[in-house]
Amino acid sequence: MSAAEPKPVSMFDVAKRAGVSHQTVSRVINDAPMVAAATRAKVKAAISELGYRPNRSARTLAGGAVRSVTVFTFDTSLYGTAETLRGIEDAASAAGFTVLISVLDPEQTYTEGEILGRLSHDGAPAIVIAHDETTTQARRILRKAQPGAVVATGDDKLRDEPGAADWLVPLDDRLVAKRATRYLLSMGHRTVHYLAMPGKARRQDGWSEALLEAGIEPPEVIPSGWTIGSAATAAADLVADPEATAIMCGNDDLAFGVLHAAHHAGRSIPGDLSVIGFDDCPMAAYHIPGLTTVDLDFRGVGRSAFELLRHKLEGGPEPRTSWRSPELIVRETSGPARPRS
Amino acid sequence: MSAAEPKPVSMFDVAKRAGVSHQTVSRVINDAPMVAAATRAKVKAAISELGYRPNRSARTLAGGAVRSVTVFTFDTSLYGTAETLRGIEDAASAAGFTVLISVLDPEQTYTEGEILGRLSHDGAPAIVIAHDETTTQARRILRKAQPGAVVATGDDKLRDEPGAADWLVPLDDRLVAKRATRYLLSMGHRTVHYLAMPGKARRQDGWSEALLEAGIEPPEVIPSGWTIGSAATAAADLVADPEATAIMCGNDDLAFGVLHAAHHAGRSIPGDLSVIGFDDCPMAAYHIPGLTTVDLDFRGVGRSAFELLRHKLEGGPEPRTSWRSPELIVRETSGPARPRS
DNA sequence: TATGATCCTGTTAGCGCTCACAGATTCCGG
DNA sequence: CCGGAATCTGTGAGCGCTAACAGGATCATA
Repeated sequence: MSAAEPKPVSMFDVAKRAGVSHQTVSRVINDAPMVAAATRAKVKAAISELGYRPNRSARTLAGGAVRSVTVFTFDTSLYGTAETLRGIEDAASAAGFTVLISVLDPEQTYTEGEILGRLSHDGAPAIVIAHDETTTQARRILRKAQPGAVVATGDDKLRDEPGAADWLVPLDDRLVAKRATRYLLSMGHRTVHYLAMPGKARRQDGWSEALLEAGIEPPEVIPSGWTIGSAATAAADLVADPEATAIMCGNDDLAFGVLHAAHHAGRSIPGDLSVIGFDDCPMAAYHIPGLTTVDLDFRGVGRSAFELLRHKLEGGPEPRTSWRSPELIVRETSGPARPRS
Repeated sequence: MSAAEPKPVSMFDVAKRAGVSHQTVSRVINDAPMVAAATRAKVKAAISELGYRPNRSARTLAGGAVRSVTVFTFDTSLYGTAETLRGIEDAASAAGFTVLISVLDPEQTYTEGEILGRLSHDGAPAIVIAHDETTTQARRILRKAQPGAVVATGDDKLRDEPGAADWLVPLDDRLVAKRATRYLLSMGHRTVHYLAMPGKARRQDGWSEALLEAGIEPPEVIPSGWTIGSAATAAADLVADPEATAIMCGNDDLAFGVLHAAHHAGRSIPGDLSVIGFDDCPMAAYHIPGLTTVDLDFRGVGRSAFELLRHKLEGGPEPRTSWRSPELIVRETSGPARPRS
């Protein structure tokens, strides 16, 4: 049915065609100096005539500069991780890097061998998007095994580890969580509840700090899963309680779940209840009512993570951090507390 | 500052330790037959004592069975593509495959070399998630270059190409689009408008067929971008028109945009206007009002695409298609047309 | 013209693995 | 007790590339 696959053209084919040695071809495709302009042109011509494309496996095997990153994450379809991945991909492909992805199951515990075995080879560069236990652990394993080739992003508490600045691109949302909580307090709410995603996020710290500073004992955190549905379930009791007038949620999806639950409990937004999310996903602005939330530049963080990794790999000037800092965006799900009767 | 990187352990180290030849080690890690049980045990012990992990680059270079897939897509953060990618990843990592991803910019046109150059090597297996022009073209290039190692998924019209069954995992939504349109018609709507994503989707065919069969000339399609915002803008005029009572949207995000626009135009849902989406993303059920939409099993399609690819690569029994067929889920954004005054 | 420095190019080895094959050992029926 | 299969194991070559070095030109300087 199908013709025999034609043997792919190698560096030697190009070399023969251009009348040079294979090493010269190598120099040309790696933009090495010490090649005469005329030779370079000849080789380039041969390359395009033959449609030659270098073999990445051979390149890595031969120990050339590494041109791939493995991204570890626990879910590619959540807004935050998807955007971060996107940012990494943007920066990586612009730099000619290949992106591999490795999804870790949050339900599972991985051994060191299982994590390292997911790399294309020992010492291969990696970026960990760490938002939960499993990915955080993966980060620990990877950093221990090959500190020079791993960076991480995310919102786990372990950023307090010594030297974290060397390898962490943090989404500094603690401060803005604090600001958001203060904002709610300033609207007359007597306290602010927090609906948390699995894992410990710094934003939770910001929330409790703000309350404490206002002399308020933080109420018990409401634990939720990652899905809208789990948030709706988790918040069911809370939204039914007329005493609760302000809820901050770990991310926008959870906020949507809470809003849904509140709607079914017959509470009006923001009259009876103020709700705040995190992420500013595209839906937030188009939800009715518009969701008050925190703009988080995941894509920028992803890009920066890649730049930092590249810096560790290739040296060069320290890349400057370049993502928007988190900011509270007030829309229509938050407002003044109803005066107490 | 850092100690010298220890040289990674190779197959030869394991061989020496186990007192066998490197080839025997190779047999063990590849689960080849013709190895005595005792030898196998000895080698396995050596492997775990030394923490040996095979080098993927070396394996592919040496021409062993391929253990990686490159996924081409145009956006990793859209619900449909993210879920498909997730499905591919699930199946791939279960089968011990590495997933590489390559994001194509929809604004850009790629040459054959640019597409093929993104593969790890000539002939490397690939899956294309083709929902737009750019990815569809990438699919054409890849299929031409290496028909034995490329499958595609998605909703482009080119599924009508001869022999498509061999390499396409289709999301058969034409029929359900037709059913959805008929459903709206049966609710008394005089016609149904269609808000389209970029690229030509089969669901649009289903829509026009249903109208034609009912003796209705399909109204002009409203073109939209991929974002919620673009849909809101695109639909602004339409929702303001009291004659328009039913709109079908290319996906849920677009539907949310339309709903937002309708809200601002002061039209009540579903009293004045019925809106239907596609995808049944998690938000659809929690939107207020609940979005009538079509359940599309992207994850299942992704899994199947991988299985089909693997079948092409390794032979074996034809994998059976195993994803939920699309189904209309009626929620609260659709209902009977208001009786004409 | 000798003498080095500077530029360019080729040769060789080897990355870690799999393939194809060749040898060694065991087991069986005749 | 032998021939031949069946089972196991080792040897050699080579995948396509890069690193390290060894040359051969060419040029300015003495």
